[in-house]
Amino acid sequence: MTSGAILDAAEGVFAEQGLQGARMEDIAVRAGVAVGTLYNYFSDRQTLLAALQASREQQLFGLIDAALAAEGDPAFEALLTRTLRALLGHFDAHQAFFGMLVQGDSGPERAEVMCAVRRTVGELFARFDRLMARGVDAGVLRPADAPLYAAAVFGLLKGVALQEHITSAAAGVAERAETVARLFLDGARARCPSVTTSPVPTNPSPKDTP
Amino acid sequence: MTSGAILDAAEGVFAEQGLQGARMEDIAVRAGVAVGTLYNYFSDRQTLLAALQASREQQLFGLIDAALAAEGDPAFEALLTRTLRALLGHFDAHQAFFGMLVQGDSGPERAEVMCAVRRTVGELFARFDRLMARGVDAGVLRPADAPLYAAAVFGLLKGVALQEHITSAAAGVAERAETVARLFLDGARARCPSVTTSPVPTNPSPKDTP
Amino acid sequence: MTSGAILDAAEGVFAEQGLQGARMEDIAVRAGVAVGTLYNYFSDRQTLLAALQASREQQLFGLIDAALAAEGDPAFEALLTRTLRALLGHFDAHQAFFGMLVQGDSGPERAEVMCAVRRTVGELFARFDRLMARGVDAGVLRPADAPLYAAAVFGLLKGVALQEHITSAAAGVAERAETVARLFLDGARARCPSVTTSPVPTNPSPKDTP
Amino acid sequence: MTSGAILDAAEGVFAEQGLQGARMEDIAVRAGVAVGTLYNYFSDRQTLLAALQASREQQLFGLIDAALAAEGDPAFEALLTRTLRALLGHFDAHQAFFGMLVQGDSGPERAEVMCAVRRTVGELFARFDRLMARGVDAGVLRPADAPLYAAAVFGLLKGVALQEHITSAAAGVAERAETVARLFLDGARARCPSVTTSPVPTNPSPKDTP
DNA sequence: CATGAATGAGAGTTCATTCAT
DNA sequence: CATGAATGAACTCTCATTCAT
Repeated sequence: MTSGAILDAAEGVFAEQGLQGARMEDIAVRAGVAVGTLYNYFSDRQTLLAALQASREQQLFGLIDAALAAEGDPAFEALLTRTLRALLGHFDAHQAFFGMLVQGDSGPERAEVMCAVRRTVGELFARFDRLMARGVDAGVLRPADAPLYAAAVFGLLKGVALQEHITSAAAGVAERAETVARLFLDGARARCPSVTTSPVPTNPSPKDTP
Repeated sequence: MTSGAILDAAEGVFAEQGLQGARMEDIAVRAGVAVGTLYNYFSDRQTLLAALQASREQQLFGLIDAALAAEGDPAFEALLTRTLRALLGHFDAHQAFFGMLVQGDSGPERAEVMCAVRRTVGELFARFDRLMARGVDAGVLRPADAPLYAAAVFGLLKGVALQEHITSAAAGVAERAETVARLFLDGARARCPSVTTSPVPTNPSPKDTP
Repeated sequence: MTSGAILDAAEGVFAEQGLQGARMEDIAVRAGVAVGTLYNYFSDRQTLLAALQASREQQLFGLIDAALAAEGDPAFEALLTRTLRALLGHFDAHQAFFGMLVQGDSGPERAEVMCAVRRTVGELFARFDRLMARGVDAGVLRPADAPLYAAAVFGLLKGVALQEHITSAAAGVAERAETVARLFLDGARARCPSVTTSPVPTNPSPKDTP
Repeated sequence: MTSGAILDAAEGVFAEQGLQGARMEDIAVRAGVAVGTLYNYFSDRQTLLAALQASREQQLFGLIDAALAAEGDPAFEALLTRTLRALLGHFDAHQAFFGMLVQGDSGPERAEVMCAVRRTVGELFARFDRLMARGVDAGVLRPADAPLYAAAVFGLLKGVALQEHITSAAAGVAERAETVARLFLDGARARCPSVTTSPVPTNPSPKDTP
């Protein structure tokens, strides 16, 4: 559908030119339509941006919620990894959307969109908070820093993405999900060799039960 | 000096209006000079932005390198925390600059600035990589994920900042540095009670005390 | 018929939005058809406007000529009043058309329409001139200002309409016709009581009754 | 001054192209400045139009009030003629402004300007009403139609202007003022030869006092 | 060097017109 | 013939940049 093609094109152009630098004509060209056609579907630039945000938000939460809906009550680590995979997959496909989620600059006219973005990030964090609470309940996570876990995972995702952006080396979604989960769960500190950090361990700290 | 006042004003306006939304006149007004005066010091918008980036980069590396220049060879954890404090302090004072470091959007004309930014992030990562290498050499960090540590710390910083942005709760520089260091080093996983994660522990490897 | 519905709709929209502000889509909506249908009946905006002008002109002259076609050779005053009634009735029903007749602005593309409008006003004036000539011949009107009479009556009509527009008070067609005829014939100057200005006086020249 | 040049240019272009058809660029070209300069003086098209209206209104009322401020208590006819001369002089110099006063079309965005115009016409009529009241008090005008006199004079002015527009024959201001005053005072009806309609007669109807 | 009015290329938006269905 | 999505030229308004004072 034309409307979808416009959103896709807008996402690409917003990602490349920035939220403020994207030109309506560029979006039209990439969508393969005339400028006027944009305005047949979205009353103005603001509305287009808002629609893009709403569309991607819906997709994202669909994926996240599907990943979180546990079938057979898996271990926390498996749940976390699966959710990270969903997030990273969406991330790769919709960089412009994630650009919005992270960008701190507002600008005068972006007020509405930024408001929606704020809400989206809030909901995303809420989902991660619930996931982390399950980890704490299961005894897998320390309760102390629980309020920071969502932000930490999100930051690690961003960090890994930035790393790849700098080194221009792209890893697969699964591999990045593993990496982020490992760093998040076990940190970087060296420990006794028996501490395994296998992807989906059945018993988190086997050394505790000799 | 006028030139410095202009850079300060530019930083503020860039932070508020975004890299692309900032208007030269707004910068002039905030700097308390006329528009024309801007062009007496910086030949155009590009140059002003580049100068801002160069200035802040110099300040940042000054702080970072001072924090890294160990007097009396402190423990890795102390070094890390001190460096994070330097980074966070600069972060708080110069949000616009960090906005550049993180923003993924380039825009057609921002090419030069983004190139410089890429280089800056690269150098920052290189310094962190060296720091992490020292941690690995000291046996404090696992060698396995070493290439990711710099990105992980940077991401955690961003995550904590985002968290505060969302919850509108501001913590002090020292506290955030502690938090990031703790999450980075030990992760979120629950362990045997003997595993202490105090800020600057004397015995970082709990396996030594069976 | 569709064509007539379009003209009616166009008249309404032109009256409300102005000759230049009326949008083709608004006309289509009011006519209850699609935009494309407009172009099945009128090749473009110009042609539609010209057709509207031609249609209303034809109607107007039909009414005027009927009013002027005296049955039984009535007195001049009666003829004048009857003609004014016809003009005012058409005026009320077709404000947009009269808007064209009075508007001084042309615009680049309105050239053709304005040319036609000029011709219409000319023909209207010609009819009024002939009417006035009959009044002069009958000894009812002074011959001196004869060339101005048509314009004077037309101006008085416009003035009365403007008055009602300002005071938002609408009078009936017959009443306005009386008023205009009275002002036109006798002016505003006070005179001896014997000077009657009854609508259709039997003896128009008071000098005959000393 | 630039601002005045812009208003003059705007007046001309609005007069030629119509209130809605005038293009900002045309105004700029006629004023001999760049488009951007228009916006240095008037924040947008609306504001420019409103400023034009306010400026011309002020000029007009200055002239009218000066004409009405009688020195030595002249006869009503002289006062009327003098006021008409002022109005016609301003009319000739500022056709666009009078176009606004008469145009009935509103359009969506012209609301503010039309509101101001309505007020202007109201004030103009109020001044004429006061003048006519003096005429009635002096016994020169019949009291019966007094509420219509202002509109009648205004209409006659418009009619004479239209007449000249149609016949492309331009008369001087003084001559037109005489004509309008004569038509307004005495109408078109023929009377006894002794009824003089000289411009400023001392005794309106000399035949009544034999 | 400071100033700020002037500039004009460029961006967002509108709307008369077309044409495949 | 009716339809209405698509088109793109044209218009309003912005803002980086210049230069006479």
